[in-house]
Amino acid sequence: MTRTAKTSGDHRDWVKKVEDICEANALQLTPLRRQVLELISRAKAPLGAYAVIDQLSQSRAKSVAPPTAYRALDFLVDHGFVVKIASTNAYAPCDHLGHHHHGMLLICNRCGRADEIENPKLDAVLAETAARIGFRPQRQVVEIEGLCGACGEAVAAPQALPNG
Amino acid sequence: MTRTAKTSGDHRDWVKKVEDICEANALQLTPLRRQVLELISRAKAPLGAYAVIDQLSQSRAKSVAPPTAYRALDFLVDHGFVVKIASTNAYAPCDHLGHHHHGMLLICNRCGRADEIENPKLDAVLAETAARIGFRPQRQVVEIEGLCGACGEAVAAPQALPNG
DNA sequence: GTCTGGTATGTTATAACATAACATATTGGA
DNA sequence: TCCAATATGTTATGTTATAACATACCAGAC
Ligand SMILES: [Zn+2]
Ligand SMILES: [Zn+2]
Ligand SMILES: [Zn+2]
Ligand SMILES: [Zn+2]
Repeated sequence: MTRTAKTSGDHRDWVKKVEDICEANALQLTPLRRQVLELISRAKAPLGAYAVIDQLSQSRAKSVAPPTAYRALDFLVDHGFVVKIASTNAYAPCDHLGHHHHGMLLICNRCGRADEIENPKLDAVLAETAARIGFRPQRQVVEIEGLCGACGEAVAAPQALPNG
Repeated sequence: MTRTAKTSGDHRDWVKKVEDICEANALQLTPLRRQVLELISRAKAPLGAYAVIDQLSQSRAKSVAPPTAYRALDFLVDHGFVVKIASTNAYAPCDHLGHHHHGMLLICNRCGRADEIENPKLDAVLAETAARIGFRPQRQVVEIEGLCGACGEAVAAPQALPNG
């Protein structure tokens, strides 16, 4: 299991790994792209594009236009460092760098966190189903919305909330 | 296998089935909702909300505001007659009326058609994976983009296109 | 050195998708 | 008839994303 929200150490490791992959493949991880990467990595939950824009604007004390953020996000998504969640139009760090595909996303409706899990069986079932009707898959989106473990317990045991 | 674009006969059968379900469950399939249902059913490919709005506006010779269409779409989606495709923000008829869930969607990037296929194995794999980390699923989105059979062949055999 | 072509970013404007809030109409039962 | 619920109309705005063009930057050719 992997988490979208990383500890400080995980965060640094993850960014470092992206840097290494970029270096190895001659990809330009520019300051802007790196800053967006960091924002997404540090966030507790997937970030919307306009949250990224707001944070960039704050950090520059000057408003940044949408294309600036979208282009950086596109770069990160195109190279598999970040995954765009179609259900929520938000961006999360990919927890399986270098695999050149994405696993299934489990998205909590209560706290917003997203976990990415790989499951070879899932890929096999999808491939088999597509093959059945002669369909050639290019990109897959598998997203499950629901309650994460912690939120599931919290909802089942509401007495845990303070009275006042 | 089922198709999003239906023949005239399929189309009528499908609308009739929705009517029957509404009658059996005391759901109000009003003229507006029925019109939107028909638009989606007749379309060759999933329709965006604004395509629906445009067609409603044309048919009334008067511009229809977004909430009118969105409310009808919400009704149809809430009751499982229509599925909203998260990847493309488009609406397609559900090919498995009455099942109270949706199967996986195979969306062609070339011609736009979408096929919905049910696969119990897929549901089992998703449930198992979620259970592994204590996640409680509420809604699932499984969408595969790629090339449908016909488009796959067309791309592989471009000489089929006329010369001039 | 400077020219040039490619890549990245900045800037302006607008397109595309979706909902909040409130008004009106319709319907079916008390 | 009156009421309450449901559905639709209307106005305004919020949210997400891209088109089109200008500028900056950098590496290699000449
Ligand atoms: Zn991933
Ligand atoms: Zn949660
Ligand atoms: Zn369905
Ligand atoms: Zn096709």
